[in-house]
Amino acid sequence: MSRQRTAVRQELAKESAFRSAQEIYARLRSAGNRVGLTTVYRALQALADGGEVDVLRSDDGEAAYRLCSQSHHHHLVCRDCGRTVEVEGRAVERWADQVAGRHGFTGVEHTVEVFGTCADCSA
Amino acid sequence: MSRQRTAVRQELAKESAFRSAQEIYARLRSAGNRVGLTTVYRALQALADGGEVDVLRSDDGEAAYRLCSQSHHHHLVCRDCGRTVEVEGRAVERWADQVAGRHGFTGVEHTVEVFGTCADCSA
DNA sequence: AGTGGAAATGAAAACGGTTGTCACTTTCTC
DNA sequence: GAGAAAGTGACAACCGTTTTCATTTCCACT
Repeated sequence: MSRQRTAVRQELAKESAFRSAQEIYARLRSAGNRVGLTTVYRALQALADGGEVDVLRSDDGEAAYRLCSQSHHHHLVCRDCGRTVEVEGRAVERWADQVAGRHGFTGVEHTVEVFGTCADCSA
Repeated sequence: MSRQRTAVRQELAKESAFRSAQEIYARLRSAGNRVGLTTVYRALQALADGGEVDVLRSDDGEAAYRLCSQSHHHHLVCRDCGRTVEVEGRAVERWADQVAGRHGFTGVEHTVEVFGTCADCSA
């Protein structure tokens, strides 16, 4: 684990919202951390491949990254402020398995994202 | 409503899956329809603004468009051959609303995609 | 410490989907 | 029909992301 990747991971750990690669790059730079944009992308990719971060696409096409815990879960994302809540969904897991099985599918995976406006933002 | 926009809408109506702007453009062109890529984008934008089509972002950053379907459903996608089955999920709808409500979120939407290997491909 | 090979880095260029520009054409409205 | 408003499309610009490739760092083994 190189200095740069450690820095990226630490930056992600500072806040639990989804953040863009560009934003993380800017923060690291303005904090005096010498790191290249390419490296930030690669670090995020590596972390995502290793299952340490979740990735999702915002409406404008930017990718957003967020450290996540090991256990399987889904996200409830505020569409205004980006705040996210990790939620479990045994009901969804069961439903996905059933539906897939009924159609003869095996090796089932699924992605579920729930969007809404959080209490603070709707106030 | 111009000839081009009508063509875009008709093309969307041919299939109920999410399709990219580029793909729709290619189909229209290869069908002999003289239309510009810019116009396809604008037509899709206009349809989306008018609430006639749904937009979502795929993992690679492309935007995907689909005529607003009469009935809300999700997709079961084979990861080998790409075959998709449209499935309903009342259980998921209920779960999403519950989870969001429990955390004070309003205006709830959600995306659910299930991936697996279909019977043909696993044989 | 020294060495060699694998992995990581980063500046710059390439890439690709999308959007802006602007001169031109089509379509409404009276 | 005439004038206004909206739409069109070739092309260039935009911007987030990925690739390239020469250089640097890390690490295992002597």
